[in-house]
Amino acid sequence: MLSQAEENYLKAILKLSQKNGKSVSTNAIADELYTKASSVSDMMKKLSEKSLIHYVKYQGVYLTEKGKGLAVHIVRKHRLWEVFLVNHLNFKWDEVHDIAEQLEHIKSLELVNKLDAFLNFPSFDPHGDPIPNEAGEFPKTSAIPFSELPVKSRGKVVAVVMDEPSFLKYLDKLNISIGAQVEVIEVNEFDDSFDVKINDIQSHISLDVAKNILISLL
Amino acid sequence: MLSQAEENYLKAILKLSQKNGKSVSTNAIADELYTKASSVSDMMKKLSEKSLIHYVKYQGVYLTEKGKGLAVHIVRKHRLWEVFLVNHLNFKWDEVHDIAEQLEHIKSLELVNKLDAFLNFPSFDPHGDPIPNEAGEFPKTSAIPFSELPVKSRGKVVAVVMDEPSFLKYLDKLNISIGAQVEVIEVNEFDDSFDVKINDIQSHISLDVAKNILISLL
DNA sequence: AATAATTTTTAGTCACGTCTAAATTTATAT
DNA sequence: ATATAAATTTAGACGTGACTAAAAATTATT
Ligand SMILES: [Mn+2]
Ligand SMILES: [Mn+2]
Ligand SMILES: [Mn+2]
Ligand SMILES: [Mn+2]
Repeated sequence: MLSQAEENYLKAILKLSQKNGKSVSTNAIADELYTKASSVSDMMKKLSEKSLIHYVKYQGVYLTEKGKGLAVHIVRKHRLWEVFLVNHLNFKWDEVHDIAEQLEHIKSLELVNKLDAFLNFPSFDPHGDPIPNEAGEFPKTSAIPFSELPVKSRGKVVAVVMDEPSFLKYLDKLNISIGAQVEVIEVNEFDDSFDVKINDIQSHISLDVAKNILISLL
Repeated sequence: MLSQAEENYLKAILKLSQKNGKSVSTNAIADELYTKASSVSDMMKKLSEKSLIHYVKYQGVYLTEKGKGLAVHIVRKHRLWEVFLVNHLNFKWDEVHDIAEQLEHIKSLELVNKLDAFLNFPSFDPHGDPIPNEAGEFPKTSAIPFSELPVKSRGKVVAVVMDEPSFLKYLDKLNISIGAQVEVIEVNEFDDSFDVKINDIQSHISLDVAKNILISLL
């Protein structure tokens, strides 16, 4: 049985290897978990000992099949709980991450699957992140950053990349939520900002914001 | 912020002081938590240091107001989650305790109160145990053990004393659930067993079982 | 290729929560 | 009142997961 610390390391390694390449560096993990490289080194030995990661000193790590399966399961729990909190307990999408960080460590396969059924087997969480099914398979998604939407093209918001509350609250202020229709009117080369339409209402967003919104083309 | 271990100790002390007298002994706590007396002694120092218990060496402990408030809050969470698991996720009443033991440690006041609202502010959990409200007040209850129900009197099951799955499953087999109508037909002095009616159907239970069922007189 | 900078690992320490064994205190029995 | 038994605490150890400082390996620069 894994400790919460071990689970958090596995999740961090999965996240980093999905974002970047296969092999994940010690420092990257330390940054992700707000800990120190030396602590990571210690933990890598333990996880390697348990056959959850492949670890060669100084060469970074990557998940074994077993480790990946466990990491995906934790992500599944995290996202299912987020759906519950938003859809049934009336939390806002910027309030659920920290609570889900705790709930994801609750150990009971029955609980996860009953929760999944209660929620009607959702494919995406409140931030548009894909939820793996019981077999660990992620729903197919094809989305591009808002910042790459061609001028005059229209799209639909399907996910956000960051889940920092401050960013999500800013999106609320801009009336940008999952499902919103968006269109690029003009790109301002001067500051790389965009004149856009959000649900047909004229607005303006920075490149930084646009990069963190994922859309599908309409 | 309390650790899970500290919370479990507080809960154990509350439980024991509710059942028996004020002051709780080191060994009683050790038994309750399946740990050793020496571990309890160590923890008593820490909890005392944090002003959560009154502790005089060799004299047992009892909760301070602060400690009691925290302990009651954990009980509140435990029982609310049990209601959720049974009423919304279709768990049986014998399956929820261990999961609630984990969920009770999730830290978020907002979560507890939103869950409470979602569940319609229940007063009792699936085992008939009273659920304290946000202010920490328990609903009033007056129940007696089934074993003390006079012959020919009728009562309604309101709670069970034990929550061991084996006991609860046995009650299922006997068709005894919260709300069931019960009546004592005859007491068998020979083995202290009871001839009873459960929802008007004749049955037979031992003293041991009868002592662990709480009823209110009709 | 040699040196410098960066990354990673190791060595040593610490707090937490547990344990066993030994010492101490309190309770019980004679 | 004294001896014995039971309960409790202390002493010393261990595993986990973190840290700092120092050493070692890798990568980048000249
Ligand atoms: Mn999240
Ligand atoms: Mn999410
Ligand atoms: Mn319970
Ligand atoms: Mn209960």
